Amino acid sequence: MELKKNYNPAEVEDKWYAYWLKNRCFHSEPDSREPYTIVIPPPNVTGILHMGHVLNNTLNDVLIRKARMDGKNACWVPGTDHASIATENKVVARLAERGIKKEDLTREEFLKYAWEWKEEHGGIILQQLRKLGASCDWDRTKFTMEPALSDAVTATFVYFYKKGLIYHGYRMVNWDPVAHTAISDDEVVHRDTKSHFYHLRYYISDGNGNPTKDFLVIATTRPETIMADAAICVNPADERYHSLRGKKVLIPLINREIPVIEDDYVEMDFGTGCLKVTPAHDAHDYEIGQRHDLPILEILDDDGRLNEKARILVGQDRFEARKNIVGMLEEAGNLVKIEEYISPVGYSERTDAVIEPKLSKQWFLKLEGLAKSALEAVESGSIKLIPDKYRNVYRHWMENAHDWCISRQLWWGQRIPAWYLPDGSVVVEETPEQALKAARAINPALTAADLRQDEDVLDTWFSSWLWPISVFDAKRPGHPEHKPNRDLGYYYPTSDLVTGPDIIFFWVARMIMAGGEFMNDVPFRNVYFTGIVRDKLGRKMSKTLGNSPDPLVLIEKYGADSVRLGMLLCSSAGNDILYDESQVEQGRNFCGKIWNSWRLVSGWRVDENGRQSESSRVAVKWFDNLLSRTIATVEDHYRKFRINDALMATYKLFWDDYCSWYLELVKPAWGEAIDGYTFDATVGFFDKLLKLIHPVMPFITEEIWHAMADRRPGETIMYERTPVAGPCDEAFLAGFEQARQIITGVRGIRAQKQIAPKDPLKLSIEGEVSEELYPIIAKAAGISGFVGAVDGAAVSFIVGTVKCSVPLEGLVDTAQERAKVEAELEHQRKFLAGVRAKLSNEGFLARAPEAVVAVERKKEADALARIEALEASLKTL
RNA sequence: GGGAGUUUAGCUCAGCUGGUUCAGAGCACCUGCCUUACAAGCAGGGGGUCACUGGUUCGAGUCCAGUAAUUCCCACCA
Repeated sequence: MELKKNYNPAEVEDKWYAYWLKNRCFHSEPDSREPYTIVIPPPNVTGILHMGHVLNNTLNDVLIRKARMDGKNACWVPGTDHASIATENKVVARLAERGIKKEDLTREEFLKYAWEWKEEHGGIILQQLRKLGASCDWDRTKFTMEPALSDAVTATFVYFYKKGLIYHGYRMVNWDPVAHTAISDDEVVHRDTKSHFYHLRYYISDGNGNPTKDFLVIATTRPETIMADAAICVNPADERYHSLRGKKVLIPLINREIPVIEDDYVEMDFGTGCLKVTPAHDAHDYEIGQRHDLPILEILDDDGRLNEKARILVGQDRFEARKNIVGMLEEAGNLVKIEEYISPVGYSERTDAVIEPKLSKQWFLKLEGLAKSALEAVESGSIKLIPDKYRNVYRHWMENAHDWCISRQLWWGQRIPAWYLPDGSVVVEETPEQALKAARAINPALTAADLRQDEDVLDTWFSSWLWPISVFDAKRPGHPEHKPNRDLGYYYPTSDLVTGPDIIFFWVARMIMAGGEFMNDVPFRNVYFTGIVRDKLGRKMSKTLGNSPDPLVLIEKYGADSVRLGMLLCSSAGNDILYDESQVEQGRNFCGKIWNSWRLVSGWRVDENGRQSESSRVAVKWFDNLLSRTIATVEDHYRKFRINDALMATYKLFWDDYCSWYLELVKPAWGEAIDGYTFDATVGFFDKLLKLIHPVMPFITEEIWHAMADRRPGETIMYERTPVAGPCDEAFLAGFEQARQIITGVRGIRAQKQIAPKDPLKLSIEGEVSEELYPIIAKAAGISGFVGAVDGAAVSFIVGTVKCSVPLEGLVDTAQERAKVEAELEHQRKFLAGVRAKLSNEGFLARAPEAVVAVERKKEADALARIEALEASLKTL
């Protein structure tokens, strides 16, 4: 089949994706083959494709396609995450557009809207992945909130509760006043924020609630919380304040009496050395309060507004109140001064609201034991992290894992399976029926109406940590007695996980914990951490900066293959990748190169009985060897997850070696035919090259592969086998490199026209060239005929009509040459001495592995040979 | 404040156990070519004191220490 003049990805890509789907090429069932399994890092169900997804899923797809071509049973499970906070925010925002407030809806009504939204948008990102060429087994698509997976989450909660690892307790949590929920520490981002440091005067009380003339000064950034103060705290070693021991002071404006206490926490030289203690609204203050048994007074409500307990400024937002109270304090004479101050402030990762420390009752999961075994899985090497540097990060976190706050004050998510009895006690069961049964065991008179289920839902990660298990068998988590089904038994543990390092704790670590707990095995063997996609200037891709290109627009413009290649070109594991559109252009150019090279080859007239020229014979021999060597190299790169190196090796093999050298060498002269033997070899090489490239560029390779021959219906390059490296004659390849150098040299000189037609051509080359390669040199360098062989000093040949001579060692000046050789000889002798010293070191011999010693011996032998050669050449000079 | 990483050509990065194909790749750049597959191309070319200082060694991008710059993670002093 003949190809059109230009490659048009738009025409090709949809066609082949539909073809693959139709022929169920992505589908996988357990069978006798070795499985290769990947579960997708589930994107947010309402999300849209961004460059991070492109990077991640391209890598996943390359790995899965490679495994498939290696003959493994490749299974890539796709799916989406319900992403409770993010999705709920979007739903709330969308309702707001329609003038509907979440507060005005019942839980059921809200969830109905949310599910509608999910149905409407939930499939978008998965559709977009198809555009990218992702070869997921779509029949297995899962959603973290579908009934079976939600049941798994519920069962898990019950399991850990009954095991005593989940508890309900008061804690200072990070409250997001916009999303109206507690969030975990990990979801808080701290940013240095400009604020003010207010120095306030608290008068000492006379004991009856009246101010004396004496006062102390505290420094605070949050004057609006003074009404919730429970004490003033100083360092016990601070002599300045010893006189205040046992005294009480009055809170400005409201004149409430609070004690002066002492605690080591206070630093004497920070601020004024006096700290106002506000247990309800600051995590540290809470701890001090616990130590000193201070009362807790909450003056902020869930919106971040002041409530009645504040007594003043009631109903005002915390920031508004802050502004207002300053004036009031000044008027009352309590304000000493205001300093500019930059302090780190916590913001919600999702809503960007300033986090309010808030005391509330939440559910927690104890992580200590889980973390210990999960750490062991990585330390022991059962799971490999790539790159290795993340082991340190991982260890550090695991050793300091604190309890995981798993409840969220949201509606979108798995509702916590805890039911409260009228007497305040709680039962935790998987279903309302079981809960009622359990409740009746406590009080037989209870009915279903007496039970009140906890209003909160579980953290999203509490469902995604089960993902590698629940996508195969959702009955297993929380039910150790349940025998894994066929899928779980076959596909678990999965092979590789590709994800960003930003969710190493949120997700990766917790999957390892869940795997250990429920499967007694790791969830995956290797974790490949990608970098974060940044723009050319190193900035994070973000909507506000507008520096994030829409991948679909790029695919439209350049084709998915080009986008994939462009993404991979600059992505080594763990390094941030600086994306630039020129890389995608490079991908497009490569597509063009592949396309045109097949147009060339397929256009040749073949003479089956033609005699193979000597240059063609050698060219075929050369490329065959080179192909073998490169295949081995590529395999090695894949094994080490060096995807971009594998790609680059293939890219160069195709472009530089196959197109620029091989095809030029075997290309028949104008009007002539190519001999059948060379043609078959050329097509065979092309076929192997396509297969090597297919994991990275699935569409164009499929298109050309089909153009190469009549394929059976349903046949696909996807299921062809990865080319296997044959034997490789390194010496021959090295010789060919020499020939290439000569050719390049000749071309360079001809191009630059630095030689007068009759002058001998001079250039420096090294080593000898075997006679076999003369025809290659003759053809590629445009030499009409060889005159002489290598005569020890020079290669002679004719360029056009000019006789040329190429000296083998430098040019001119034997004295200079002599000095060079002598210096080299000196160096070699030193080197030899060094190697011999090592070889005579008994400690080295005892400790070093056999292979290392062998390398040293080889070095010794090589050095000896070199010395000999140098001495010989010294004599001839 | 604690920890981890990075620093090699204009840009992005390889460089695995120290050695002689170790100073590399891709892109960009310069020169010449519309040569009958491809100008999104072909051919040729220039370019780096391997951050700095010291140490170990016969020998150091490579190992060690210090300095500087920079990135990320953890913590968060009110």
